[in-house]
Amino acid sequence: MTASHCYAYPHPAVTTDVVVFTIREERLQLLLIRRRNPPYRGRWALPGGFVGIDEDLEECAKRELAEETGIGDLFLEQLYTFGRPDRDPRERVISVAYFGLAPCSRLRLKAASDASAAAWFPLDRLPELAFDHHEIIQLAHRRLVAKLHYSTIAFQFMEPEFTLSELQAVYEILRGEPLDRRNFRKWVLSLDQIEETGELRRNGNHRPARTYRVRHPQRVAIIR
Amino acid sequence: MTASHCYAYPHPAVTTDVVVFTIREERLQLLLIRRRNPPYRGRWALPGGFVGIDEDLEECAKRELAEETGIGDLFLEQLYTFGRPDRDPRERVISVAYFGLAPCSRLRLKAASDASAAAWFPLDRLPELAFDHHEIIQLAHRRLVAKLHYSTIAFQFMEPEFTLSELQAVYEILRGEPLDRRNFRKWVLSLDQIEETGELRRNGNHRPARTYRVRHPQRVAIIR
DNA sequence: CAAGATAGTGTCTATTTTACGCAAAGTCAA
DNA sequence: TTGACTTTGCGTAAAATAGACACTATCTTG
Repeated sequence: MTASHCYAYPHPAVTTDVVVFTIREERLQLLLIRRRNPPYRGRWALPGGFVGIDEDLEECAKRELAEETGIGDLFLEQLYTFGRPDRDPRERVISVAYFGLAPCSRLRLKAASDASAAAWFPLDRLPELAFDHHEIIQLAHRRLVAKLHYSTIAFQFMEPEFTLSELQAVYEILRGEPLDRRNFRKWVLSLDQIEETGELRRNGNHRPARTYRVRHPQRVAIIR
Repeated sequence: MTASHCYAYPHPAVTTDVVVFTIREERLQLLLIRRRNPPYRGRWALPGGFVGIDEDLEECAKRELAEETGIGDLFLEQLYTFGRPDRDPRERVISVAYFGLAPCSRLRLKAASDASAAAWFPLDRLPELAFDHHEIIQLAHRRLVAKLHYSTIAFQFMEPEFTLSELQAVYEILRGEPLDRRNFRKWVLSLDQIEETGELRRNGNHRPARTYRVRHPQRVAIIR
């Protein structure tokens, strides 16, 4: 490959990496890909890649995610930019990390060209990771937990229609403790961010539950 | 100048920009420099500059701040990374923005080589700015106000020793509304983040005030 | 039609937040 | 020296919010 792009001063490479969370099998899980190329060939890593010279950062994150995992259309938010000079053995690479959330139904994996595999991992069962990706994931998790307390970010894990019990289960998984059903219901309704669909969902041999939808699915509201 | 650094793929340039806030003359003010070189020559802008190829991002922000304004030793936190492809007319430039806070006493300006001038501007009296710096400042301000509510970030504006009235004045300026003195005192002491110095400060023709200091000046605690 | 399961509601208590009155310790001028 | 003035410092009562808790409703299945 010819080195054809020259500058008066050295330039770092810039990548995006994406931490995608979902709730699956009653656990918080995240998406990793297995690297097909060196460095760290065969190691698991966050999806991501180099930013095109005319490409916006978030656009790059979405494109790489789609290419490597087949996933599109999810909530994405910039997390932090990692730039330690030695974080990539090849050359100076600065990575703009994003974190994303989606209900697992919207995330159908199909391993694509850039990755030999893509898979979900429970957050407490992570394999060894490439680069400083463990650090990135740790920060993303802290941000997620923090945002639980002052925003409606958890709604991003929900299907378009959901019951209050399902929503409560998500909060219980994320917070790691059981919540009182009646107080949870009062609290979440008082936010005025979800509304009844008018439909019922019958799920087992018991009373059917009302279903709800998020009023502004694109917006994460700041509460409190 | 010879173009001597070549890559197989085009690389963006990476800069840092710093939004430094202080409280001066009973107002929230921020630090700008006047640009000596094109583009936007003569226009006011945030201090900042290109990241050295072996330089950490925060290190770069601190170095540029020191070179352009003579300021060192202040609280710095990464804010956001701005990467719109057309945000710089010269070439693709991705900027990692930081925001910084300090008491104005620690910030003695001495305009240095890279800038023909550096000056404080009240946030509501900003001049026209270079690049997308207005957008960066807006985000920094929002972050500052948000952090007021769940962290001890405002303590970063204080001198090493201060009275509760002075601290209250800072909160009133930032929040834009008066606070009840007695409730403020109870609240701020209950945080357990400041301690009495044992000294008194006499300031006018009235009772002298006890002075306090921040217990962990380097740490911004998350509260609530 | 009884048993079992989850959905849905109200009330009472504890804790936190907010409102507000008053005494203390200085300076200054008569 | 003493009273007027100014800011500091503290406590208590009321209001609002968060938490604990018991019972009824509606469905399926045997």
